[in-house]
Amino acid sequence: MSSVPAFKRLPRAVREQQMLDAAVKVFSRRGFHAASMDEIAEDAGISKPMVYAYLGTKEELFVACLHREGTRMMQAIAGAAAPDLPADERLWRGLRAFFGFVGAHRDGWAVLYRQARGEQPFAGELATMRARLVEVVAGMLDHALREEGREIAAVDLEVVAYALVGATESLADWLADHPEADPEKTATRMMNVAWLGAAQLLHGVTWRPPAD
Amino acid sequence: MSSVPAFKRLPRAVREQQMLDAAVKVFSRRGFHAASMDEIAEDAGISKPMVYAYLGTKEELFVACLHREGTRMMQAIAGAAAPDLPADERLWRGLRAFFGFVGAHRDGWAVLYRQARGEQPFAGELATMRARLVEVVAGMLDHALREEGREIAAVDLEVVAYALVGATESLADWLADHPEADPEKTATRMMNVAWLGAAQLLHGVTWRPPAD
DNA sequence: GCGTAACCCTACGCACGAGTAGGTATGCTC
DNA sequence: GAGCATACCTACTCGTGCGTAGGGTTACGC
Repeated sequence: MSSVPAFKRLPRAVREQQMLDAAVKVFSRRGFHAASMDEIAEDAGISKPMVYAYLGTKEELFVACLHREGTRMMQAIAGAAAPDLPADERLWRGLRAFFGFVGAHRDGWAVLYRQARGEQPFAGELATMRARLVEVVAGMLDHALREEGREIAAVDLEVVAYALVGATESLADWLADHPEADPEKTATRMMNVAWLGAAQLLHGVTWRPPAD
Repeated sequence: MSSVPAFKRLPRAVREQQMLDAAVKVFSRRGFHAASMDEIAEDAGISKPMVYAYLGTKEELFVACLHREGTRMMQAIAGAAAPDLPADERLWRGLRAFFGFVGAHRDGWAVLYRQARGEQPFAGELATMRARLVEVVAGMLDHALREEGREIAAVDLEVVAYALVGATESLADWLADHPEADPEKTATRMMNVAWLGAAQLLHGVTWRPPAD
């Protein structure tokens, strides 16, 4: 048979990306367990053994997705928030980059934050990345505080950073479910909540529980 | 055989609660798919067919867990945050009740917010509950705003409420992973971030993106 | 004391999906 | 154009775990 082959032969690097694209898409919709390797292979336009040959087992494939989307996201943020800018400017650019990423890679983000969170083998991986983010935010706050000549306990700093990251993720979720929403505008809204709250803390204003 | 029966016979209502306890525990550790009905049955000290007889299929069992933990949580919050209190007091009491619940029912909360989030059939159920919470918070903010004689767009209100809820959930996660941490103290920290930021908004202070 | 309903079990059928065996075609090098 | 590596396939095996068939035992009403 010298007729036209039904499917083109493509170099490994290209196929791997197609497979990862398909995997991210399917994992994001179905979750790790409910996703089937057959569906991923079909979506990638390839047969199942190729997936195993290139990316390994289902677990390894999921980790590969996590890594690709994770580093993409971190790079987008790191590239935008240069360390020599003032704190509010850094925060703003970081947020804008983050929401831009989520808007453009909705399923990538869904895999990271909706699927990997609960499934035991991957939760750790994700937690590490999250911890890096929290650390960065905490560092920014700390830096800003020192410039004001103030200081707060490391635990408090970490917790505030956690809250900020959580709020941001939550808005990202909102963004993912509202396709018509504008990432830029969402970033501005987040900045309002975060920076105004943080600015108060920076100036030493605190809230205290009532005596009752 | 009239010897002592190996296992006691118990009324249905009791066994159902034991099963739900076991199910919540196992689902929270393993996730929906990785959890097996055999393990749940064993953990409940009963055989598998009983689980099917009382609570139905695996999916129905999970929904039952979701409902029980969800209503428990909502009741805890609603019971604490009486609607006739001033806004900051309501927020404070609501937060305290919430973190108290999470501290006392760590795996219940894990099932709700870590497991149900990604899995397709349940995400909707969870989203509804979350939306109710967001609505309550948004209502509180709106009420406080009107008392100041101000008003902001409904979308902005919803988004701010989303961010607050997200930040709170994130701290709850932190609490769940730090067993030595004090729920009350965590609530205070959250209140600091939330209320200070919100107070700024209430007084009409906003942050605007730089021109660049 | 005897039926009947509620409680509880052991032991299976069966489908679904991860991972593989074994083979074919195409292009590249020398 | 022979040799070899790479890209690719169809068609299986086999474990795991959901859900059930079929039957036993204790309490409770009458």
